[in-house]
Amino acid sequence: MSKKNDSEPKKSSAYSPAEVEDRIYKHWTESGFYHAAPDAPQKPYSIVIPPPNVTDILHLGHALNNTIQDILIRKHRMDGFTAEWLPGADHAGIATQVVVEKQLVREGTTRREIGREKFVERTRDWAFKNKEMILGQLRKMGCSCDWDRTRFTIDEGLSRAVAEVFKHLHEKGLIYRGYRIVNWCPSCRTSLSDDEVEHQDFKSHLWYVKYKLKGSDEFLTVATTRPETMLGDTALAVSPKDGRYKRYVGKTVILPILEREIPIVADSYVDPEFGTGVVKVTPAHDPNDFEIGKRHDLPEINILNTDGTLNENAGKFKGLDRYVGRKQLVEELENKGQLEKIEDYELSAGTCYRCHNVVEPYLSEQWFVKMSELAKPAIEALKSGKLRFHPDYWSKTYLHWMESIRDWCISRQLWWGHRIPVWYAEDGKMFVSIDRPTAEECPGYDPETLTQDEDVLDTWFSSWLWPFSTFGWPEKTPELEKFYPTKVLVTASEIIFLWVARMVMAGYEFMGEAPFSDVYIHGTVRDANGIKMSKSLGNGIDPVEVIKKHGADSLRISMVLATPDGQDPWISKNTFEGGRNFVNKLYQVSRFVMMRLNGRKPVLGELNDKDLVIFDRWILSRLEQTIDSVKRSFTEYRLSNAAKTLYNFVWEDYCSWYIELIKPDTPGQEIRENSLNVATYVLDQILRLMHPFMPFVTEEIYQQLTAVDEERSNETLTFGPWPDSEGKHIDNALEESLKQIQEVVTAVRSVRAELNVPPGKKSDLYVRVNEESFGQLLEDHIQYFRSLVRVENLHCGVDVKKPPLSASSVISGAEIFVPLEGLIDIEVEKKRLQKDLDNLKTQLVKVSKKLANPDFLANAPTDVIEREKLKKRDYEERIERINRNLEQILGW
RNA sequence: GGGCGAUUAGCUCAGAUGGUUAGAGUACUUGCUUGACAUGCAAGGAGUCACUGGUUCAAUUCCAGUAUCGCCCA
Repeated sequence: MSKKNDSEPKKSSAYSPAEVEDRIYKHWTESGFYHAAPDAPQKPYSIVIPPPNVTDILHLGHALNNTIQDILIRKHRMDGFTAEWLPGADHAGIATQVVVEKQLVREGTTRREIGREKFVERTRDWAFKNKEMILGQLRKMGCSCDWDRTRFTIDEGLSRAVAEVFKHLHEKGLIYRGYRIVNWCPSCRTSLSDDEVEHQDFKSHLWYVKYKLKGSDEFLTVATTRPETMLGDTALAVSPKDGRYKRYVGKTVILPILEREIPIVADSYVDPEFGTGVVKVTPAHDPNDFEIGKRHDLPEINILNTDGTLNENAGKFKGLDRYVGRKQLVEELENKGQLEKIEDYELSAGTCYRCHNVVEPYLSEQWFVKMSELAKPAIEALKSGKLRFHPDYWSKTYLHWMESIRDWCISRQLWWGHRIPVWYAEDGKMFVSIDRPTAEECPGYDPETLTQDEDVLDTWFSSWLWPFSTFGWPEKTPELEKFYPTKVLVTASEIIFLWVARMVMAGYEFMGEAPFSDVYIHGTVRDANGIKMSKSLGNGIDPVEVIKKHGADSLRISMVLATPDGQDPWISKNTFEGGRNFVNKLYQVSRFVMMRLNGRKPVLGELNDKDLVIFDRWILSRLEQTIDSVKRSFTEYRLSNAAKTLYNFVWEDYCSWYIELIKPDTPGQEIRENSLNVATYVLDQILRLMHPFMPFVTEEIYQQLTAVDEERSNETLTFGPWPDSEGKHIDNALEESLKQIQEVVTAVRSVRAELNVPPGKKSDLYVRVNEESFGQLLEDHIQYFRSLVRVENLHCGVDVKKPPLSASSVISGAEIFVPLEGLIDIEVEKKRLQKDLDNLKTQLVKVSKKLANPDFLANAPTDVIEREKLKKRDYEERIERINRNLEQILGW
């Protein structure tokens, strides 16, 4: 044969998503399919998107998160709900401000130089532009969001909601202003809430510093992890129970370097086991020291500027960065002989969740929300089952945080965000007001002279209102009426505290009920080595690239298939090939069905139950089992399971078996008419089942399939219906029979493959059956599976004799013989049979042992015992037959 | 230090309410331009179910402990 095709490769018939996806998405959105009207008669099913931070471009975490939401929303839209998926973005105060400030530095200016107004304007422009880009990426993924309702946390309406909430909580006494030690990020130059601090372990040291007792040559040694803070020390403290130091309490030591006199106090906070049992007390730079200071009426000396440099209280170290200052100070201590030793020490320090610099405990005046009252209904909601986590174990994390909740620092020293709605008069009098107070609201003061608080609110102070502020709260809008509470919140575990828990609290406080009944927590995307994907590590995979290469459907189904319930998925580039192959497989089998329909109107959605052959009834039974299983997975929020079930049904049951079985065994022949109808019907059901997972390819196939049908040609899968099953075709006995036929087919294929029978070579097939009925079943259907096994003539019966020079295989209930004169290799055949024999023998030993155990016979349920007995008989019989066949071979 | 999770084929994972010849995808081996699909078809090799005890007639599955890894909180 000539190799004529080498220079001209066959044109690929593979599915090409790039030609399909944009066109279809445009059609969907222009038709307004995703806009849900509040006056629609159907029941609502609503989801609010976890608003992506405007500084983030789409990464695989978003891809996973939004795929899951889209699957849920599409499924319920198909189920007939008024499905509302509200999209939007988060203004991300700190992160955004940092980005824009960096731009300014590159341009040789600073925010202070251009001023607040200009800075905010510029940041707003940048943020809105970025927001549009990010939302555009969600469109590429096929997300069926209601784009008419896109919201941004910095929008006017949402900003008003923030101010209302501040006012309400302030009036209720739940918001207060106070001097507290807060977490201070010297790089972002703002306070942070406790939940915005990430703890990290660092290799550091313990410095042992000697403090000289006043009027004595004695020293007290203090171990510290932050020696530079000694510049702000206002006491030393020991445990009152510590006998070693009792006599020093009430005395005075001289603070090294600054030579300040400070007292020695006794405080039960001190752990005599740590270090030397003497601690330095720095009330302005440590939350515990702050408490000690309060108890002993100690002064608070702040030694840091807002940027982390040392201030004038640091004496000659003034102006140095905190770590440079530390180094110089330690050197000086050493020179003066006041450094006893340095030990290695593993230190856990808080870092900023936005810039990852070490945060400093810092004394400053901030606004706080009292949380314990707000937490009560949120705890109750979980305990009563009104709020459920999936997987459930996250409930514990949520409860633990709620039950040990601390007050929330909500003021940020930023310009980008919601300005705190508080106005001050020159005498310090304070007015909380949505807008600048009117004359009536500030009697005795001129409103024009009032100045607004300089700070803005924590971004999370706006996002905790997201499930209702987006629908128009505080106005009583029809949207709010229809779509609140939402059904489910889909997110990763990282923001359970920052966001989820707080939304529940806000939901109860302002709407009187939880904002959602279900919280679906999915894993965090990791790379092929299990490392969390991140921009800074550069190990991320760009989902937009994946879409370009393989299509959005491939991205979606691959992510879902790869994401174990509640666990972190490990994703590599070839993760997406599996999904791509599957998308193509579905496309190819659809092409086959349409080719065979050959322009005929497909019979969809209805089934002619008459004139079905066993395979037709089998695929319908499998279909309904699949529907049941997928439905169950959806109610349990196990989407990966649902996807896997569908994947197997499509690939194995439908493509590899059913389609192959109904294919005529000679080319040119037509498929049996009602089998083709069933194939089309099942394909239609598959498209519907899979539409939420792979919306583009399913819609494309559906459009092609219905193009010839004038009544249907404008239809879309968007509104379903998603298949349901009454299970009337489910037939377990039938599925068992099919399994037997499949076993025969597999056994013949296996024999042929292992004996290297050329694929084109046909042979006869002899089957010795245990029961005539099985033989009958095979004979009645040989026309369907003849081509799968390359069989010319089939001989079945209970007393079929083994033809000479044939290969054999023993399966449950039957023995097959394939005559292979001239092709059979005795050694290979012997090895094959021996392997089967060994396998069966070990099984027989196991089951025999079990049945020989009187305790088993006495205690196990009868059906289990029966099953074991049947197994044993089956194994024995098969062993005997293989032995006979082996003996025969030896005679050859 | 406290809490949570994981440990099943080389890799990534399935394995309700204990009884299965422990499965899939991928990788690997072999053979195939099969009239939908080489992004494919068929066949095959591959696992002391982390370890140690316990409960039970029976444990990958339930319980306890140990080890390793990961996450959260302090």
